[in-house]
Formats: sequence, structure tokens, C-alpha cells
Amino acid sequence: MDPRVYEWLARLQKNGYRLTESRRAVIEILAHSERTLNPTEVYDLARQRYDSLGLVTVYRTLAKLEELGLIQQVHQPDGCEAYIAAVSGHQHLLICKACNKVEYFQGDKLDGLVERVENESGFLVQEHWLQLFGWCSKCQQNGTQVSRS
Amino acid sequence: MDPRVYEWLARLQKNGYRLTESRRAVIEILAHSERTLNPTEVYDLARQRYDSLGLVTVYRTLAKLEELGLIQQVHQPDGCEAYIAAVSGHQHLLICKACNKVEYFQGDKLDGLVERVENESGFLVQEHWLQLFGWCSKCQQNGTQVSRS
DNA sequence: AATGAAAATGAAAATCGTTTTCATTAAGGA
DNA sequence: TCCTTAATGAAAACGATTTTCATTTTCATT
Repeated sequence: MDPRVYEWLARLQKNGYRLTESRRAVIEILAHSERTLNPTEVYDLARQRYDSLGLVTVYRTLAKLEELGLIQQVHQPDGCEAYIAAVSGHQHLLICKACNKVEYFQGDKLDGLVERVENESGFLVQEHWLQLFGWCSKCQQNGTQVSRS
Repeated sequence: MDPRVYEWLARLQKNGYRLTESRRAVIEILAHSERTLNPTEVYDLARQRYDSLGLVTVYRTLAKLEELGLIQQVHQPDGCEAYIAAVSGHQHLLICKACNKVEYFQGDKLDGLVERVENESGFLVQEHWLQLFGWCSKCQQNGTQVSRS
């Protein structure tokens, strides 16, 4: 089993939450997924493993996993309800517009820019978002231009 | 009257849409606003000028203005349903977390970064989002920490 | 100015995603 | 194994957005 699944289950337990079949099913989907998944997609996929899972429980589990910092919400031009496994450290997202595959990257040097904008605007900047959108190598080959269901 | 209001009305007309009191009211609010407004906020403000305006018409007008590129949706950590007047050229957003005031800025040099990420990932990058979040000078003074209603 | 066709409107109803309620089930410490 | 309490799923409620539809308004044509 993906060690990440163990890790997440342990984190749940450590925080006083119980381990249940529903949560296991949701975690196995999210911990493995390379692409963003919205609540309905998680529900459909997780139900293949545990068919009495309810959509309500998916919502509740997503909230807990996000609270624990194990997953994060992903904002995209066509919707902001999808999630992906989080990584540690400040990283940025690269997202495929066809299949919603996500890769993280780091290495922006925005300090100078932020300082300049702060001076020019009088704002105090607290955080920033940097996201790249495009097509992953597989979707470039396929010529796919699929959009989220 | 704000010349921008004229401009937007002209753009509507040029595209075969009719000029109506409802649209005028919505446009006057959005063309003037320095901060992001969600549909309900637009509705409340525009009704002060034209009180028989319906919320449905606000939604329909927002869709048209966005289609014409006159306004753009703004994605924020706490919601993605707000709009702000668009500007021409590729600009980035600086947003106040307290009052939702928006300023545009430009001048990121991401070309090198994008190229590096493309090489490392095999992605073909098409667009990017760069947004800064913080507090505008007024809200810093007030010590306000208001959130969207 | 008057006319008429078509677009636009607002109210009500429908829809969709998400949250709450609640009776039942299941986890896990005793 | 028992018992407390968290967690669950089904149904109902909810809020935001969209659709439907009869009526009103715009505006090109007279």
C-alpha cells in the first residue's frame, strides 16, 4: 500500500479521529491521485472500493483532510472545488487543462517584485498565488482538449 | 459620468445588445468599483439606483460583461464568485483581504521560470496566474480584519 | 410619433452542489 | 464483551444559480 495512505491514517488517528472504512476509501483515492478531484469524482472513485460510502461522508472527510493539511483545494479557471494531495513547503502548481494532472514546482524569486509592488501600492503583502496552466505531455500527444465533467 | 460607463454601454450596443435601465445600473456599479463585488453585492448596490432590478438580470448582465471582456472573475481563497473591471494587457492582481480592494500590477519576469518548468515537466504552459494578497494601506491603518459578508 | 418584431425583464419554479438533522451503526478504550 | 461517543448514510434543508414563461421594453421601420 502507498505509504502515504498509512501516513494519512496515522495523522487522523493522532488527531483523535477514528479510522473507518469510509475514510480509508476516500484517502486511498486522494493519496494516489495525480490529478485534481472534486467531491463527486472522489465519491464515484471511492465507491468502487467501498460501495456503501455516502457523498455526505466524502464532504466531511475532505474537510478533515484539508484541516489537517493533507489535501488542498485547487483553484482553476473553470471551478474551484477540486482537491489534490498537499506537499510540504511553499510550492506552486502546474495544472493540465485537459486531464487536470497536477505537478508542483518551486523556485520563484518574487521577493523583489513583491517589495516593488508593496512600495508602489502601499499594500502589505501576506501571501501569493502562482499557478501555471497548460497541457501535460500525454495530453499534448493525444491532442485531447477534454474539460472537467 | 465615468467615461468607462459610456465605453461599456457602447460595447454592448456594438455587439447587438440593447441598452436598458437594468444594464445601466449594473454597469455603473461595476465600472466604478475599486473592490471585487459578488452578484448579491452588485444587486444590492445597483438597486439603490434602479429599484425594480432583479437578481436574475444581474446574473445575466454579469455573464454578458464577462463575455465582452469588460469584467473578470476574481479568485480568492474564500470564494471565486466576485468580479472586478478588467484592464487590457496581461496584468496581475493585488487584493486586499479585508476590503477586497483590487489593484493591478505588471512586471513579472516569469519567462525563465516558465521555460525551466516546461523543460522539467514536459508540460506546455499556456497561461499563468499571479496574485498577491494582503492589506491595503487604509485597512492597515484601521486594523480591520473584515471578511466578505 | 406610431408600429411591430424580437430582445430583455422579473417572478416563480427548478436545479445543483453543499450542509444540517437525526436515527442508526461502528470504533475503540474500558 | 461492554459502553460511550464519534461517525455514518438517508432524507431534508439550504443557498446560490439557472431556467421557464408571461409581460414589458427597446429600437429599427414606418
